[in-house]
Amino acid sequence: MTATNPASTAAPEAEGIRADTLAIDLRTAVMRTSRRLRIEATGDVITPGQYTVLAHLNAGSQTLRELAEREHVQAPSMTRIVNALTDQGFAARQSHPGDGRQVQISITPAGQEVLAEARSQRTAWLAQRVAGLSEEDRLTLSRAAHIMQEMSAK
Amino acid sequence: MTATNPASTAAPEAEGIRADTLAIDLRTAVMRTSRRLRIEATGDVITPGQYTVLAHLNAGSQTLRELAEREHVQAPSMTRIVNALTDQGFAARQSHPGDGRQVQISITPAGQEVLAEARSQRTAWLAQRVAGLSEEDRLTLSRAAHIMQEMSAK
DNA sequence: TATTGTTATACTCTATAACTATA
DNA sequence: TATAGTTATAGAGTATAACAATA
Repeated sequence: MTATNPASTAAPEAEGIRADTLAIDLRTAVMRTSRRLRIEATGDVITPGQYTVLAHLNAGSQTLRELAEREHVQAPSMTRIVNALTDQGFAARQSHPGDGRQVQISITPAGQEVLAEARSQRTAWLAQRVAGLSEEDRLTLSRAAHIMQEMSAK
Repeated sequence: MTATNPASTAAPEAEGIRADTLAIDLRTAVMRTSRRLRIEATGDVITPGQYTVLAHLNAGSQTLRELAEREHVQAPSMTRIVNALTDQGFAARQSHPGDGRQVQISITPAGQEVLAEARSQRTAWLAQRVAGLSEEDRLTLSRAAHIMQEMSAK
């Protein structure tokens, strides 16, 4: 094992695809692409953590604990992120009607705006790359995206 | 825009794939998958930063500056990472033969061992997911992996 | 007594600035 | 004078522990 690439370099399509070989290829490709996406997203108004929380809130208001569990962070960390969002006017706290302990967090119009901006900024680099591909490659990536979504959702 | 998913939910294969629509789908899928990969890799002996540096060193010894540039971090940060690796015996420093200022960093046998372990651990979760797919889906992912590699390399 | 959320504190990782040594 | 690398220090971001308010 001395090569740079951990696994195969050409797509082995003649025989069946072995699960562990594919896993190595896909893991490498996904990690490398996600790294580029993060790098190319510099200049965002909001941090990556704030971004994903805003994306969750865009689907509907949620309690602090729900957000913390979804993001796999502890409650104090989520308090910090939510504080940053409310300080900037991108999210708002409402007291829970039935349970006085809980707090409902919701996205504001300004938050929806900054979310849309951040999304297009983060997507710009990738869109440019994708535009240079053949229609066949785009179709492959589109199918792969949906397969990956299902795999990672479970 | 009120749905959880930022873009389409079913693969639109009938007509041509729009670059920006595909970019959103692919970005979401890649970021979500990479996040799961990181989460499922808990218990690693080495940190993510140490892991990628070891992977670079496995291709051959390099100077600290070369490593810093490849990883897109500053020199002091790379000093820290290399220190952690050498303290654990996973990498070693050698003085450059011609230039006394430079330092060559290389991977040790112990480093190669821990790298292989970390790789299989990080791959295990994904391999399990991939094993449950149809042969057609595996082929799609394999092709997509190679397309993404090329896109992110440039 | 259990749960939601906040505050206090410490740790990790990164960056910029200042420094040492070599060229 | 310029470059390679280290050390000093500060700024994000996260975690655990302790606390306040409510159920």
